[in-house]
Amino acid sequence: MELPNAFFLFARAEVEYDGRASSTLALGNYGILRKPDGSIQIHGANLIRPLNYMGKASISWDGDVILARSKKEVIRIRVDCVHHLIPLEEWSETKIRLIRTEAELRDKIVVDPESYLGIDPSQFEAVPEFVIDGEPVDIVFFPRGDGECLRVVEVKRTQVTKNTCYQLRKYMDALSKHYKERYGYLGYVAAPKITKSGRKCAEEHGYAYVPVDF
Amino acid sequence: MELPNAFFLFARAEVEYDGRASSTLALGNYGILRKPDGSIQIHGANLIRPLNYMGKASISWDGDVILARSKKEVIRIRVDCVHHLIPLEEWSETKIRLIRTEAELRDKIVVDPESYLGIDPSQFEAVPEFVIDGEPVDIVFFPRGDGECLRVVEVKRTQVTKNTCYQLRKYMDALSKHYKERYGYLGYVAAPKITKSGRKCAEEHGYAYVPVDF
DNA sequence: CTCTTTATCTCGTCT
DNA sequence: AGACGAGGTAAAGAG
Repeated sequence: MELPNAFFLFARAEVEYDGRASSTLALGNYGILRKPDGSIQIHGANLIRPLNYMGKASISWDGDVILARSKKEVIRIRVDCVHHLIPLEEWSETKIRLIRTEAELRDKIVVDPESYLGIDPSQFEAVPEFVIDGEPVDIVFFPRGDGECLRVVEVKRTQVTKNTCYQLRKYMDALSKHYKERYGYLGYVAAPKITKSGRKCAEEHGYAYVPVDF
Repeated sequence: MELPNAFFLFARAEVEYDGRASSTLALGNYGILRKPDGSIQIHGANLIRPLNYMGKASISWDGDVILARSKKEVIRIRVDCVHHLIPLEEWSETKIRLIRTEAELRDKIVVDPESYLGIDPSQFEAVPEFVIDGEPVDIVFFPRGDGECLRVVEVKRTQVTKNTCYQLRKYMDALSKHYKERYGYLGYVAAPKITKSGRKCAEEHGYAYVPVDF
């Protein structure tokens, strides 16, 4: 049978997936969404995430079986009964515009380190997204003169957790390995909030918590 | 207007979101999926992920505006033109059954540490999901007698990365802080694959990489 | 291409 | 309710 380019299908079906993992889905009523980009997703009665999904798949409908295939994955949908099948045309590819991102918080600290870190801006060069060891550090403040420590800042959009501190530690490891005794080092974790264990971990590591908000 | 409990709506609409972030979505054709659990998601022509979404929202349709609200979030959908509106009934809540998980790999090592770690099983007590500091370590092998090191294993389903090594380090920190000099400590990172930087990081930390496969 | 990080992560699980 | 980690994470961004 011929399938539209994009469609929403509500059907009684059972589903098998094999690829990065394997899964089976018992016979039941599911919503199946096929998009113009070739992606397909199978939804159950709850949760945002689909039960099964595949990006950029080629699909065929042969008898009562819809087969979606990509290089290393396959979804096999045995359709028992079609409740609804509607083709979707002229679907918009509009991109969403987001505000209030981590970058926004980061930039606040970059432009006003005096308020947030209590350091003299003229004494430091602020480098956002400084790449060390192939990984970008949120902000590194390089001292222009002697007698000042290098400052390393890790920013989170919502909250500082224990993991945030370990992430900062990873960066500080890399920086001190690279620059050795050329600098002293000070670490900061910044976010609107900090968890209890995050605070404890920051204290143990000697990192300062910097509250920053939108 | 009255909305069905669960539905799929294809409509020309524009969408605003405000909550954990903010976003706007220009007028266009979108697919809107409302599930029996109260979740709602708005899909564009591509990608698996919805453009906007909300779990457990109460919704109302007033004039041309669908309003979805939860505690701290709101989605406002101005509907310009309804292309399709289909109610979805008797939707199945079936759960998916997954195989080939991290736990599977972990158990392989637990039952046969001789093959994977080269240690004598009779000399150790293997504790999967050993909780230290409130966090479960994949496997800890406690030596039964003296003269053997404690073995700590971090397992990944796909590949060992640099982060895997730092995760292991976090656990080993916690274990050595807890047990002090009672043991020596050896770390292992296990997965079907390891990235280049993961291998480098493991070597620098003195962790052994353990290939393990399904 | 590969590798790494982000995310309105989502979702389960445990305190 | 908050915290924490896994995920078939997906998707974006950098090199």
